[in-house]
Amino acid sequence: MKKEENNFFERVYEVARLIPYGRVTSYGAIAKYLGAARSARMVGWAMNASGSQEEEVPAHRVVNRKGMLSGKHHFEGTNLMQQLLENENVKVEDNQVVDFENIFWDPLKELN
DNA sequence: ACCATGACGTTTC
DNA sequence: CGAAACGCCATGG
Repeated sequence: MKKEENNFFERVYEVARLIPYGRVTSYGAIAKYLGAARSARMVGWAMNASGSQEEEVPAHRVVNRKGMLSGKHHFEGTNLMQQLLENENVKVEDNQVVDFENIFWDPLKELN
């Protein structure tokens, strides 16, 4: 693919893998944690490449700031992302995470 | 080098 | 309160 995108990309993957079970986070939170708060889009871009990674990345645990499954269309099925979340006790309705604020996992605060 | 796109976020109307 | 516009940054054509 590219050259040394591993640095930024791998950072995103690392944080994504650190997301606890039944918890979700937002792209902006990860971006800010990485010091690229203005590059929330890049986080999503990295997730797109997550499939290239050998290690599995729980991208389904990463949603936008509204808790909406904006990236569900990028998964295999149309409801695979929701299935995975529901499998982790995360309720999803209308492509939106229920009690998002309650299950929101902030790396800046929780992980620190 | 310029234009177009995107798994986002914030501000404005 | 809801929708639209703008801003940011990286990748691709």
